[in-house]
Amino acid sequence: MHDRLLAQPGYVLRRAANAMSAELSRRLGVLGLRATDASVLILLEESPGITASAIGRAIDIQRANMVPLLRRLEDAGLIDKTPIDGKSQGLALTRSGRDTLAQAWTIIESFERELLERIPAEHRDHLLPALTALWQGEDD
Amino acid sequence: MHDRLLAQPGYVLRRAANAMSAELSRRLGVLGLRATDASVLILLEESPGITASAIGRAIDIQRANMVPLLRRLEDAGLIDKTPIDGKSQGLALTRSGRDTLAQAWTIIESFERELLERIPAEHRDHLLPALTALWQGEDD
DNA sequence: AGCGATTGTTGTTGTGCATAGCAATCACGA
DNA sequence: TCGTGATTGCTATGCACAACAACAATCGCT
Repeated sequence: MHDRLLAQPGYVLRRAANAMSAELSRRLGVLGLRATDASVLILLEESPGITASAIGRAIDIQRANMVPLLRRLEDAGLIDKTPIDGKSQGLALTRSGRDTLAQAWTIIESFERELLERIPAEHRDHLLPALTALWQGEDD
Repeated sequence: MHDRLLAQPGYVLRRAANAMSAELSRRLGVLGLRATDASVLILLEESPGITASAIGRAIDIQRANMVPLLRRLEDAGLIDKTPIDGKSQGLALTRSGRDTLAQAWTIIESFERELLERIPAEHRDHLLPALTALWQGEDD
């Protein structure tokens, strides 16, 4: 019906990413998490005590946009802030945050597994390297 | 730094798609077009006289969201509407619309070419089939 | 001590997409 | 022929995500 579009990797990339994001959001929704929330929690697990700005730098979220995100996580009792000095504050998972993240990991892992299973075996292992090259190869 | 995230195809898919979308939008911006506009114009070239609802159905844009999109295209003189019956209207490219689309194609094709060039040769041909399987294999 | 950079924050804007509701119209079976 | 259900175009509204500008407080370095 719209063959020209379906032949464009860029178009299909956008569509696939939208579909996957929507599905992941739906699944994480049962934990009260958004996809971005989960990314932040994951980062926080890897680097406890990291600062808000540093998280933003790591996963390319503007400093300003971290504020409402972190406030939600803090209000939900998943993270807490500890002053490092007069202006920086270290972030870390609370116990409840660790529990929620563990549940999130279960969801994410089965999601990723199903995602890969949908891809024919001969293409499967090429997806991650191809996408990584695409994204990281950005020249701006 | 955040290895867990970078190892998730779903995460990298989202990031790659965002980066690509931003770049394409930037390039199409010089024509005053958004990425979605271009998709609609392409569809309109393939199926002149198609109706707004049918376009929405073809590329999964809600009927409601077609309205401002089409109004912009019409205000820009790229498309025109012809009543089919009392409630439906056929859409078609104007001459100016065809010209703009031709320019858009030039941009899109070089964009897609550069996109593929960024991917190592051994992975390149697997991207489109993998993404298509991912997206079309949706079970909801 | 002073100055540039950094941090957290507020506020605003734009884009993409979803949903609900509505009036007009169409299509098809009774 | 009628009328009921589906379709069409449209308004309005909301949510998620992200960009930008501006700001006060603080830090780090010379």
